[in-house]
Amino acid sequence: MAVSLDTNDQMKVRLDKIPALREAGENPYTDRFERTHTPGEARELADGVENVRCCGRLVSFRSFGKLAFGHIFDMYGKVQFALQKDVLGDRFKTFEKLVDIGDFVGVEGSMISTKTGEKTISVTSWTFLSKSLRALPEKFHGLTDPELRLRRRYLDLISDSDVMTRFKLRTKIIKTVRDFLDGNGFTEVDTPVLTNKASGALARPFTTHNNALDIDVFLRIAPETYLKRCIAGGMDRVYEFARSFRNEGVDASHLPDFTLLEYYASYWNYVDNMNFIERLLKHLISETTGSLELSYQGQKINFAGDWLRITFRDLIFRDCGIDIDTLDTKEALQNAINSNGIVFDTDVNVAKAGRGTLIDFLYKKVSRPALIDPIFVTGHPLDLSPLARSNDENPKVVDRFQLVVNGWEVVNAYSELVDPMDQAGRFAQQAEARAQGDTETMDVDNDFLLCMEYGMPPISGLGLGVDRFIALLTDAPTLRDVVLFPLLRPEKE
RNA sequence: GGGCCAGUAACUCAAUGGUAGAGUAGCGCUCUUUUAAGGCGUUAGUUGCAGGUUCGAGUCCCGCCUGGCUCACCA
Repeated sequence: MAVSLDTNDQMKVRLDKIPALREAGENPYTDRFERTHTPGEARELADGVENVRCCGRLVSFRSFGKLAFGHIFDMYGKVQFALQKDVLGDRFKTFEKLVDIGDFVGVEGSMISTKTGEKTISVTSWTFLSKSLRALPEKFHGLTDPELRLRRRYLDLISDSDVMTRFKLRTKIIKTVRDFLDGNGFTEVDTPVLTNKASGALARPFTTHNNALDIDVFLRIAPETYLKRCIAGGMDRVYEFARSFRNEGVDASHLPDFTLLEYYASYWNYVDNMNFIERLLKHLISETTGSLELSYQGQKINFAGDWLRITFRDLIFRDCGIDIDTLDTKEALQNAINSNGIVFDTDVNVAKAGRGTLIDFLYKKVSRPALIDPIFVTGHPLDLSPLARSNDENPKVVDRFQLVVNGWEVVNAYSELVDPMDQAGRFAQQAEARAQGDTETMDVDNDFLLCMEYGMPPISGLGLGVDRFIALLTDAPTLRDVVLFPLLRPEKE
């Protein structure tokens, strides 16, 4: 591919400044700069502090002939500097002529406050650090084209401080969760991304090929079965921030690769788990937002108080009067749905769906959209949960909960199935459903079954859609706003 | 995949079918307290791509590309 630099006249002007910088004794691409303060730190200093050395990207510059002001920027903030011809002599003109907005510079000087009260580095000397060949986005509006903001996220980070703030908050959220888990006896592990079976969830995987072994492999859709292997191996409590991949729709709440936090704790059941995650998330929310009440896209969400817990059956019964416990077959359920005048938008998939999937459709239609404040939905139908432990009193449901916030399932958790005979039966059931055309099924995973045959302790595990939760906490309208570089079609050459 | 909308200078945006413009950025001059600095002057375009209608297309029609919103499927 040809490398081409001369696309517009503004670039030519900047390119021409490179030899001019060399002539003026500056290296257009300097190797280092000894910094005493970041811009954010510098503006906290008292007036009169000397020998402040600060560097960053030049983001604004205003010259008055013999006096000039500019700002240098990094992720921690901006600081103003002032250049004076009386102080710098010829070097004043050199800066004015050869430094462009977007270039990296280092300045040295003492702290002053200007007439308007802004902390400013009164520059005694400056060093050119690195040349920018392209003009940054317009200073007032920044980038508004949503496509360009994603493709050139680095520009978005520079020109929109909310974007930088959001990604810094993302890092803090993940760190806060990690610290909390570490402080509660959990061990962080890494499990494979390339796998032989796409198991642990119901989703279409990406497929690729390993040449050395000459086998097709799948990108993981969830780390679940590997984390359970860790538990079988004696690791008491484990977790992973697992980048996972699903070859499905891409939209505001779905990305092809996304971050799934999963953890598993030996000797817990799903109630222990519910209690724990409520503590963890309340800690996380107040730690990162300073409150337990937040506003998402204008919608108030209240995380304070004990979160409601309701069974799947009670919830659906409450919202449409259908009692799924009394309807054992797909046909009976379908009749009840029809006689209640409930219509799904696509009949194609309904035709192929088993009873479990049909219940899921019903729940998503009549109940889920109205669940705004955090609520634990428990006791899902067995046919929807091939990896969850069935309930001791009611074998038609499983010991499972989902945490729903703003209509989003942000958390999914079970008392895990550890009975290998039961698991073998569930796999068989899934295989049968698949044979009948239900695409929402799970692969039979005999290697995982083998592990279970060796024995597992009681376990409760949990999965949390990290990107979605971050979107909630940072009031981001889409998941793409909380992922630095979401997948896009390549730009045409 | 379906429906709706958008793509004009490096960036932000204009232009009843009739000479493609402005602001920012850039370049030149001016200016010692600005912070969207000011003043005077000035450069900058294959109007996403490719066809068609027309004396004439940024504008109308057809196809394609890219993106956004939305519906369906999915966390």
